[in-house]
Amino acid sequence: MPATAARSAGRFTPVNKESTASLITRQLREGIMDGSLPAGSQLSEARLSAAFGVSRGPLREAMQRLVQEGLLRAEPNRGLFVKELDAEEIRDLYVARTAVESAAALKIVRDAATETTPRAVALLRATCTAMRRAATAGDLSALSDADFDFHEELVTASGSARLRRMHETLMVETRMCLTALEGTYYDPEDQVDEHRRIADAIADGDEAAVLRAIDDHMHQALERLIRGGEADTRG
Amino acid sequence: MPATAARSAGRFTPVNKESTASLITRQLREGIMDGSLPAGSQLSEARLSAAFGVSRGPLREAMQRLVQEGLLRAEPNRGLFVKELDAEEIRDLYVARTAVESAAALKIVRDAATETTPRAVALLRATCTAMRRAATAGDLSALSDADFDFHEELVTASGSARLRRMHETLMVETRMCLTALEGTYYDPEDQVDEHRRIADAIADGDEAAVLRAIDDHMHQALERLIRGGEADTRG
DNA sequence: GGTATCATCATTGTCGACAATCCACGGATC
DNA sequence: GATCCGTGGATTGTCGACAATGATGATACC
Repeated sequence: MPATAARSAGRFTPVNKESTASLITRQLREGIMDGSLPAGSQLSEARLSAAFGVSRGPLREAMQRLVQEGLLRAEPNRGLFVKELDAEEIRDLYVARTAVESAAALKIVRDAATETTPRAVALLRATCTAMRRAATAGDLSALSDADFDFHEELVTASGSARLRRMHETLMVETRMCLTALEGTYYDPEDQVDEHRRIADAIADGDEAAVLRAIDDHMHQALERLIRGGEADTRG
Repeated sequence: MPATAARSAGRFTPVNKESTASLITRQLREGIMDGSLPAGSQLSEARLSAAFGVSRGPLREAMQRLVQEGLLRAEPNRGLFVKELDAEEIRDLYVARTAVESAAALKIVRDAATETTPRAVALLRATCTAMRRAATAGDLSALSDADFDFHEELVTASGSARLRRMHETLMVETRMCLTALEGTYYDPEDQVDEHRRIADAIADGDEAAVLRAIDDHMHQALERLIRGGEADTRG
């Protein structure tokens, strides 16, 4: 390799022009998460392509991705609809999340030889304190964000691209149903503790405790979600 | 419901006209698995659309699905290439498989109250005997098929749609790299035993043993794969 | 000889238009 | 009164063509 100016260009990041379909996908995903595209609603190709100012080609591509992610449901010759999650689906969602996050946490524990593990634990604990701050401040939005950060960092720290990608989809679904019932939050302190227990178990390298802590947290979260949903439909 | 002829029509299956894109997706996936579309090769939209006798629209849709599944790699404005798996990727693949299959097996154990569990165990054991038959007969292709059946049934029996779908993709990738190194099989009897141990642990309802058996099997399979790959490149 | 520049070509990205399909709504029929 | 057609409108599915982009090879220049 010649000694050109390229050597000093370490600070440059490779330009990655994102494809039109990717941009649209992201925006649609956002819309599904934040509820501006409510569950069950139909997404008209014509209307959306007009709104985005592109033709139906790239838009279709974006929607197909979301179908494959499981966020949209395609009825042939009928159209695409935002998927609705019933209680059974939500349970399944948490089964899958438990699978992915347990595996991620276990991998972190087992890679304890590397220096990534202490860093991961530090990050997770930082997120926990962020949660606690938000909880004491009564800022439910920040609490929810920190909650999501915790789980995202957990899976990212595992270093597994596949777990990471699976989890991404699952978290979008999670955020979707959380949005649907509009932040009914129980026991913020309990939630913080659940996360802290997970971080502690990882720090201790106690595999069984890690699995228990994650399993417990998922069950609690699921319980909160289902209870919240029932209260929502009742009231 | 009126007593029309519809009642006697139970044997009819709902006609589900599969979309063109789905058909193409399946065929491309097959091609990737069986090696007729080798890793690293570029998939030309024009050529393929001509081969399938459709326009580029549905074909692009099909390829986008495979990109999202992680089987194809998209280079913007360059084209789509069949993804190549190096040793690190294969390890990650098995991390993800372990995550999904462990969760599935655990779910089966914990749903032991239902009658699905005994049925699942019976199916798994049947697959094991099929493996043994193939092993003693020296039919490596049948052995591989039974192997895949085992894991597929394991995840299907869990009843989790999400685990199921994640696993589907992972198994295509698995089959892809198995095909790449052309069935270098070690110790068929050992393999049968590994599967049988998983089935037994599920039957016993011993969660720890289930996790150990799956973890062990995955490590062994990974070892076989990596070793096979190295031998392949060496010779 | 090595490098920069340019034309060429193949390939992907995007678009607008047409065909096929399906639901909704009236009207006719028994 | 309920059911069966047929039409109308809207939506998706598909196609062919054009624009944009990037690689390749030839040519001119230092």
